[in-house]
Amino acid sequence: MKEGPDIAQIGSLIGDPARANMLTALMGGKALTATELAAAGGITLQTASTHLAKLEAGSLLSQRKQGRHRYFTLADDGVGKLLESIMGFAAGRGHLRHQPGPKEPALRKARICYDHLAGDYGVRMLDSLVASGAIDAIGDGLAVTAKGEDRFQCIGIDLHGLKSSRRPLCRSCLDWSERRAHLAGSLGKALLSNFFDKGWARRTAESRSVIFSPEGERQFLQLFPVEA
Amino acid sequence: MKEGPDIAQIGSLIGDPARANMLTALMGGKALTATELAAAGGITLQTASTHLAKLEAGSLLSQRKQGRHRYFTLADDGVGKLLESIMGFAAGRGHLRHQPGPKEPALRKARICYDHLAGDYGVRMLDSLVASGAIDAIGDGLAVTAKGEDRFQCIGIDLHGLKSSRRPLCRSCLDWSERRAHLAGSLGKALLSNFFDKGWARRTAESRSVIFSPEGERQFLQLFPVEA
DNA sequence: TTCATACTTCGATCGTAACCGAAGCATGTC
DNA sequence: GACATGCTTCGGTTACGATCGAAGTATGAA
Repeated sequence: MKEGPDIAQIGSLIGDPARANMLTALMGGKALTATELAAAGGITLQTASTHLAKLEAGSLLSQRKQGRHRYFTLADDGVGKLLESIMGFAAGRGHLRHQPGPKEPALRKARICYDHLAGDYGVRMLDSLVASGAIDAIGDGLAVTAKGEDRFQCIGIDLHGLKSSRRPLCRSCLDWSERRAHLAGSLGKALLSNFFDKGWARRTAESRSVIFSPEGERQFLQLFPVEA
Repeated sequence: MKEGPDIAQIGSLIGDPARANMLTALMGGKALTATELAAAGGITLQTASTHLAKLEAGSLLSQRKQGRHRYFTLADDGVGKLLESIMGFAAGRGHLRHQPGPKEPALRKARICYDHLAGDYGVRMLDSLVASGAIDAIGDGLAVTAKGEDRFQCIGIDLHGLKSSRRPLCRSCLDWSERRAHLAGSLGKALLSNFFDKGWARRTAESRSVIFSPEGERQFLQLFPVEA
């Protein structure tokens, strides 16, 4: 009858619209203050405070105090992965938002999924990496090839540093807008950081969408071509 | 602010304890009647009926009428995968049930995860298949090798029939009790059916746990050895 | 010290949805 | 036909939790 882990608890944590909005906002990867999250959730600061306490107690969030601010982030990438998978599930069943806002197209084109690139461009990047033989793919599994090691070296990624971390190097993550996989894991994170560092793209202030500069877009499309 | 798919909706569907219990019961893979699900959820038949209607509207369940019974199942294996991943997440954070019932050990040893084998035995089976070279694994991805084709043929699995289905042949599924992957997909389903057909194991009436016969257990352990 | 900002806690309100009893429908059995 | 079983719908109660105003605490700035 009552078997296994308590899925109802985390279901109800995600099930409240205000909390869901706050979690979605945190999928942008940036640490946000309680005040910012209150705005994201469309609620007052007091209400947000209680919600945040609950989310933290449920170990979905972690916080760190800095001065008189309290910065919240998702507890780890496991939370991000869970949220994205629920999004993919919801999108697949047509449980979409009632109002597809004006930002929607930009979000579908390129956005942050916790700490890596998602959306059309995210999917394109992985496709291109697989097609060019830099990454091996079996089903949902991904691995960097010898060829890929050189390739990422050229781009300016320190693979050896990444390998020493406990986090998996490559991970596929189901993209809710494209319904296909994009690259997550520490390599996915490193690539996105690399684009930011090079000035090819920047994150927006209030959204998860990623904006490419004209030059950055040109470089990106050239670096990750797709065959016709 | 309000970006992407509506995760709150499905969160709240799973967030109700009664509904969560019913969904968990359906993870056993068997079609259950409204009355049985009411018992599983610990609620009356009337209440269960409204819950089931909501779950069906949310396309988590599908039903088919048969005589005066109404049989419910999970809508598809995507729902099963989602539930198992939430279970894995919850288990990893210690969101376990308060009372670890007496059935718990049996459940951890071998259970049904929607339609394939999970638990200690499920993980062992996949490990053994990978170690013997029947299945290739890259990260979370799985694929049957040429060697594996012969192997499954011997066991009595019609791989060609499975390949023609739209469902992926191999899929890894995170096991909540073992915290490691076991084999899902149509091959995972076929293997479990095979064990049932051979009389090696049987499902229990009221639980998701799978009971092996002494002889079946012997054969299973011999067929899927693990190196010392 | 005084004031402002960031956040939490308390207290009370309010709305929703979970719940069940009772009645209604449908299907099968006798 | 009469009756039993399986399930749904209706109506009314209840309880929980989301919400916010107001007051309280902590940190930083003037």
